[in-house]
Amino acid sequence: MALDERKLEVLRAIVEDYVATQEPVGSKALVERHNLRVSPATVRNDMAVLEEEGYIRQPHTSAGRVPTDAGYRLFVDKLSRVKPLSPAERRAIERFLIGAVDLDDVVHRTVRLLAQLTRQVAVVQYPSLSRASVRHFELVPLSTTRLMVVMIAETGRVEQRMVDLPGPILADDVTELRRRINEKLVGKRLVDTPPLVQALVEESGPSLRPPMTVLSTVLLETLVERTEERIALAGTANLARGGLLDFQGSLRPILEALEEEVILLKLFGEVEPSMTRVRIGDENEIEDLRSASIVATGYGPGSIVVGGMGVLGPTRMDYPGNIATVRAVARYVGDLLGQG
Amino acid sequence: MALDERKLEVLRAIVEDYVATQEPVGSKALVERHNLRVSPATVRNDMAVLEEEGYIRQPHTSAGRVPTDAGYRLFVDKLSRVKPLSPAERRAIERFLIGAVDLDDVVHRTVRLLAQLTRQVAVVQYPSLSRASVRHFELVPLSTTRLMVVMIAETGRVEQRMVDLPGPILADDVTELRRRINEKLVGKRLVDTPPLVQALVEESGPSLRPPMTVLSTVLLETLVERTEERIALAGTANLARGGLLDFQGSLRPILEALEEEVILLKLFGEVEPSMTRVRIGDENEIEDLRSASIVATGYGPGSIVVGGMGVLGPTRMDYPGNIATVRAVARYVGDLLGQG
DNA sequence: GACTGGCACTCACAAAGTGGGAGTGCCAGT
DNA sequence: ACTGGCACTCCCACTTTGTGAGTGCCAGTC
Repeated sequence: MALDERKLEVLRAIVEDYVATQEPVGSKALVERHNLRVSPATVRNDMAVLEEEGYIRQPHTSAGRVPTDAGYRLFVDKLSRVKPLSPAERRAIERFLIGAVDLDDVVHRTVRLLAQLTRQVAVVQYPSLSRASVRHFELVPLSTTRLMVVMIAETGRVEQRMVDLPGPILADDVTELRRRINEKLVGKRLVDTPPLVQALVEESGPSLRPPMTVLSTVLLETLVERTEERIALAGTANLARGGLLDFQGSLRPILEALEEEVILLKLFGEVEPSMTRVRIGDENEIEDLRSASIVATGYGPGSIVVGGMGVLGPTRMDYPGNIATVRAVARYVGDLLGQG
Repeated sequence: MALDERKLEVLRAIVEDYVATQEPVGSKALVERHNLRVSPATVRNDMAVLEEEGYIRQPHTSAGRVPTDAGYRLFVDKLSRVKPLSPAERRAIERFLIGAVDLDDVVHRTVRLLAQLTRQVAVVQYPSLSRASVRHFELVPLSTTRLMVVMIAETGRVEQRMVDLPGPILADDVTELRRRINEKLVGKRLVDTPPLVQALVEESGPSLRPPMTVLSTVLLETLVERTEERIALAGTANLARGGLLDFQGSLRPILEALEEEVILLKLFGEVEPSMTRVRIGDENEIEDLRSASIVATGYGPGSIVVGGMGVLGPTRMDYPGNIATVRAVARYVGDLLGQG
């Protein structure tokens, strides 16, 4: 059964009204608020069809209709009109991010900004090392057998690790190691470095070999494989808005899920370049988040994606608005990283 | 009016029962569960006195009694018996913290551990730089006019900042700067360094003076004054336990307060050495936390305090248990930092 | 004087009953 | 294909009622 133009219009109206009022919407109210040019009775027939197709449902026999997850999905895919940000919002974004002093600060501000603008829970993944490129490596001798390795990424992120060497090392050798490593790795994306690191070991003369071997292990293990992914979170208080109607009464499972970084990384970290992904209710693999929806997108300088960000809220959320906001913020932060 | 021995005993019983059951406790149930050797009627008289004194109250006429904030306070100060940790708990602490690989990891694990053991919201302040001492300073030349300053604290925390120099600098001069800074500052507590930094500038010869001046500004501003304090949080889901009875229905204000790092720092950062501080309900200065209690303590290697940690929960919480747990964990983490 | 048993009283809470109203489905008419 | 009308459903808010836990007080006992 093909849904004709007007039925889709009805669905859109239902979603919009329900999102706004949080109450089941009936045929009469619908024709009043939107100027569908038909009578309530006609709308009722349309609703019956929409219900049959699974896009809306009645909470109980004699109540208005509420969108199902499938209904929201159709709405998001086909029906929602883009909601451009208000100038005030644009200004808010600029003002909020412009004073950031370092990477931590950028992420922090971003996540708070998102939470504030969307009135949902916001999540921002720290720029992932593995997809960023290397600006500089530094070796700091702490003692004759101990080095600190510091890596500065293009995004401004800094990582450091201690390394215990197999034997004492001369200052000149440290200098040489530093030179070689930088020569080989600077400018490369971290994810591309493993073969290069391997090569570094092979190209080393006998005197540098042992320390370089140890170093390579550390580089591979801690900087590439154990790409420690961090996440920033804000706006959890927004979950408690809207009474307890959303999330069927208990915030517990949601809060629990939000504490699992692994889960968040899965949700917000798996983003394709420049795609905004919307997961609605049931579509979520995580059991605890079946009553929530997620809007996520990637961000990074230019077309490179170095991390994900997005918001999480009740399935009954303002999808067009949130999508627009998340995109705009992501884009702005991406540009910021490009300059930094 | 002095409260005699038995009245205090009654108060203790009320607190313990109420914490356990979350229901107003009546005179009859009280004599049954605790072996007070008197009749319900007597207990009722005692209760009347306790109520007059403001230690307990009735939610409504003809209900049992519930402790007031003042009641909890008296209980904590005078009546609670220390609850030693179970061997299982001790083992849990060790097992949980023993695998930590770096400082971030320690803090992370600690906060989760606390949340798990107490079933409350846990907060851990990252070891504060200002109270920790310096292990090493490193200057990394990024270009002829740009340095990266890296500071490694005794606690393992690492901080870095970029510095733009007034003019080009020679490699040898960088080495000399590094030597001087380390000579002067290593081993000192960061909070004690400002005069030393000042001295460094004054002792510099003409060639080193300009870069040293810039460096000193950065050291003072970013490493000492702007002691960026960080906080880790876990267990927010525990707020949603216990229905909505705690926190008078709305988690919103609590969640909001928990997002304000400034507030958390105030609550958990202001700790006197080796004192465990308990704030109960009303005693809280923060309006939004009037329905919550906080158990906080300082931690650090030996008798030095480098940060605070603790838990936050409903006023109706297991004070003796939480106090014991927080203390034990703080102590364990302190020892860990001492070795690190 | 301290404690106890007894008794009348209070009042939240749960269960059951009631009416109103929003909303529906369907059908006959245009 | 759409509309007006009508009977029907059933949630929800409201009131009523009964029950029981808990209290305060008082007179009596050790």
